Amino acid sequence: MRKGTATRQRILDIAETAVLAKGFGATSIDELICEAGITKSGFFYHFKDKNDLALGLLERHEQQSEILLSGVFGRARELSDDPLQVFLLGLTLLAERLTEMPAGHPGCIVASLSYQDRLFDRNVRAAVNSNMAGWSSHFRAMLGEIAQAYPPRLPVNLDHVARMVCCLIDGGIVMSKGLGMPDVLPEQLLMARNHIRLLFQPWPTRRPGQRPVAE
Amino acid sequence: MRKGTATRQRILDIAETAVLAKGFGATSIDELICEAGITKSGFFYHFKDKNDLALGLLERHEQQSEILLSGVFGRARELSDDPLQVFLLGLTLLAERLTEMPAGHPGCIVASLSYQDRLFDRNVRAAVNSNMAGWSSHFRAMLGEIAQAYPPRLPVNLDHVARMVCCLIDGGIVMSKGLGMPDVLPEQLLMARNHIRLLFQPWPTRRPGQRPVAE
DNA sequence: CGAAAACTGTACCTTCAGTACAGTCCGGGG
DNA sequence: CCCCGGACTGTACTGAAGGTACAGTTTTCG
Repeated sequence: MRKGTATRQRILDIAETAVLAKGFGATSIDELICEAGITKSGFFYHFKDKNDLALGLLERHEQQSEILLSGVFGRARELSDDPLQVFLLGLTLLAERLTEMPAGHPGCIVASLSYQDRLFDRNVRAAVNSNMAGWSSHFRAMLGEIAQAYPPRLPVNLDHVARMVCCLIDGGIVMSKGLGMPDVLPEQLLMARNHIRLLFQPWPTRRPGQRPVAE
Repeated sequence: MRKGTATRQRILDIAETAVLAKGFGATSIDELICEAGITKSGFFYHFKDKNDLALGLLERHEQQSEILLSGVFGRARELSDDPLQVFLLGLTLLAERLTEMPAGHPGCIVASLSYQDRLFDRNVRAAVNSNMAGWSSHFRAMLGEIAQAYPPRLPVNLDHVARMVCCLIDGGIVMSKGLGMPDVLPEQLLMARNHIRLLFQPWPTRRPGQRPVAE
């Protein structure tokens, strides 16, 4: 019982590393069992097929990202009481955390699976969906608080804004990979931060003659 | 000579449809040659391997997206002289055009390839890179014009803003697929539009006694 | 007409996911 | 102490997919 879950975790660890390094499709089961020191039968004892492995990774990722998000935003809440400041701070902290993680932050797992053939498997699709929905509802909740205190400058649907933050993260991951520029992800997190500022933060009252901020 | 390129085009047509419907990995060469009515040898006469097919799709896509972008922004330029209005209008038109295209607008091809194993092939990577760079430099050029006329409200790097629009498109594609909500893409295009408005558009001058939007 | 381009046909190789199923090892409860 | 079930191993195999090699055939165009 104990030993079984330990092996399963080891397979997931190895798979995660490999998937982040090379993508899901390029990660072969043979390779994983070789590194884990088990046999093919052993692998299929734990996972009924490769989709099941993807599911395992996705579940793990969901937990990890929950920890990550509540970590940064929890810390932000310690540092400020103002919901807007908390969100802005949280995004900055998140950008930092995502930069620290070498080539592969957890979000990559979802991104790596989210546009693949595997998505046609119902369960994988559901798991990806649940991951994305988790992130955006996390943001959505905070945006609700902010909008209470600071009426948005434009009439917006907060669900769309929440998804926007997610899109910038996913898009940032895709573009970081595609352009070979790892900095794009944190950069886009800060763009999300900018958007929130522009949307909610009141302008400092300008003294007459003072120009708005230019580049 | 003529016939050769015609066959090549037919293979690309079939491949494009299949890839948009099922993803690149799930599209088999056998399937393509069957539908094209050619043999395997015939296929490999035109494409040295599957990466080469991806390259072909990417090249085509680059042309198509060039046409799409200059189409919508050209039309927008006909409708307004103001660079900001042109951009806002262009984004709206783009959102409409992308909604029209059923499940598979051209961007999907890049998205479908951009986070796959194939990306580890140098040429494919270069092509994906060039596609993304094309889109963002297109946006970047227009943002330059806008910033001339309207000083941005926050100090921003216009390259980052250009990439932000791209990220919202890519992220929108990924989330549309992942959440099974096709509307997310156009929705996020409009969020990009919002961002540009917030960043550049001057607020309507307030009459005395009128409150600023903030609480 | 002739040469190159555009294929066809056949045979074969490798990798990979997945199946089937019998046998083994091992720790804990009765 | 033994047996039961969870956690595997071993062996053998299948089918799909990407790809190679290469000789032969048809088509097209200058």
